[in-house]
Amino acid sequence: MSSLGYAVRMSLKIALLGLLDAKGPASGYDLAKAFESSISNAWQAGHTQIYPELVKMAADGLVAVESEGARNRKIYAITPEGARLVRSWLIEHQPTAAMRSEVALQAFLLPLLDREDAIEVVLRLRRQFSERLAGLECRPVVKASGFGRYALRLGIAQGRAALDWADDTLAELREAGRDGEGSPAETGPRPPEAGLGASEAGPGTSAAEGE
Amino acid sequence: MSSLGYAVRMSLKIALLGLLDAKGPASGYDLAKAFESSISNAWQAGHTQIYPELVKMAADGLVAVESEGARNRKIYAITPEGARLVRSWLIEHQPTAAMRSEVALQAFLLPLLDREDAIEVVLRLRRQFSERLAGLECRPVVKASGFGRYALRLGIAQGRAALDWADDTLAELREAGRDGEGSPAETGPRPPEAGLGASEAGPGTSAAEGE
DNA sequence: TTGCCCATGTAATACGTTACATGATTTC
DNA sequence: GAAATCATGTAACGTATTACATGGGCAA
Repeated sequence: MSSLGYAVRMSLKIALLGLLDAKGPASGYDLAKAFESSISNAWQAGHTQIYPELVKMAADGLVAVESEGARNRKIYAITPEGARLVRSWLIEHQPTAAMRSEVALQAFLLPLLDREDAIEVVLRLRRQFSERLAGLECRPVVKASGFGRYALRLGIAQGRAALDWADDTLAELREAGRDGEGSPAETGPRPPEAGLGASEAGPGTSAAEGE
Repeated sequence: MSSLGYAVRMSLKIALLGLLDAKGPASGYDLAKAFESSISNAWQAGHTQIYPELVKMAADGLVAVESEGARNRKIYAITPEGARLVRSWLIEHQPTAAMRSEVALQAFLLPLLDREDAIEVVLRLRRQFSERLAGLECRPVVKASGFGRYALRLGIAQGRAALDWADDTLAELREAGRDGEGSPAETGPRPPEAGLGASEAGPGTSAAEGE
């Protein structure tokens, strides 16, 4: 098993192995907690996903049940093979840049709304960025010591960028209201713009956007 | 049908409706192309997901087949009900902040590697950010006019933040090598650090260590 | 002994990806 | 008419979410 040629998507496995590797043996419950706190910034998973995955990984020799405690609590520890797998994934796996973000989707669709509504939406997004950022910034891990420090810094940097974007966008939307008044952003009834794909140049360009 | 109380996750629906709304009637094929170009920054989907979804949405009255062209090509147009749905989703739906990013996961796990390897990984990430950013920045949409301009700016802002993070992280990793030499980041064989949850404090900490 | 939280799990469903299949049109 | 590309689709699989089920321990 565990043929080392890692499957298409195995990020959950990796996240679990990484946590076990970094923080030592833990139960499924502990790991589920960890997804809410330390690693929430990078990955997430519920216990319903974690328990079966641990069983599979145990069968594959990536983790081992170290001990069993009260009320069926099983403590898993990473095996040498598991530790090897995380490291080789880190070193060899080029992460997919594929984007799938509801926030970005709302940003994308913003021009469908009239100015007032668009402002409301951006304000809500801004509030959300701000709360998230505050949540990250107050984590003690920020100091040079904590394990998740790199991911945390990345999250904070991106949170700040998002916040700035919200401010800029708000400014622009408000500015637009000053003169055009009723001409916010492709206002109201949508203007059919010929066809799709026309806006992005021709077939040759396709590779340029390749992600 | 289409009970207006929108389901848990319906972002694909929304993305399709948004594209149809913004750019006018299009075929499934056109929409699949659009996911590669204009909206790739916010959402993505392959044709195998799009075709069935369009059929469902047509059954729900959110889109309608406007015309059928050569080789079975069906042109879908958004209906008023569909347009209403996108707008109310935009206005009412608080997007989930849930993170699931392989890039962030690699950042999180970076301390598992020794300094040399960590630097290699960050260099690769940096290259990736850089390419992605270049791809975004050269899009003509950046100008105030294009439909996806807000999402594009957000993507660019976050891309820059990621690039900066990579530079900072590289600097830190190289700096660490100067003195400690063999003491990069939790070097080599992992140190079991007691239990999980200990690093984050919080209300339920007591239970985390429980047996 | 009732009620709450801890801790683990299963089942059903929804969402996404990969692989495969098909035919129509254009290009050589 | 062979090959490439356009355009649509189905099937199988893997991953993620929601809802449900269970039982132990603890405190009021």
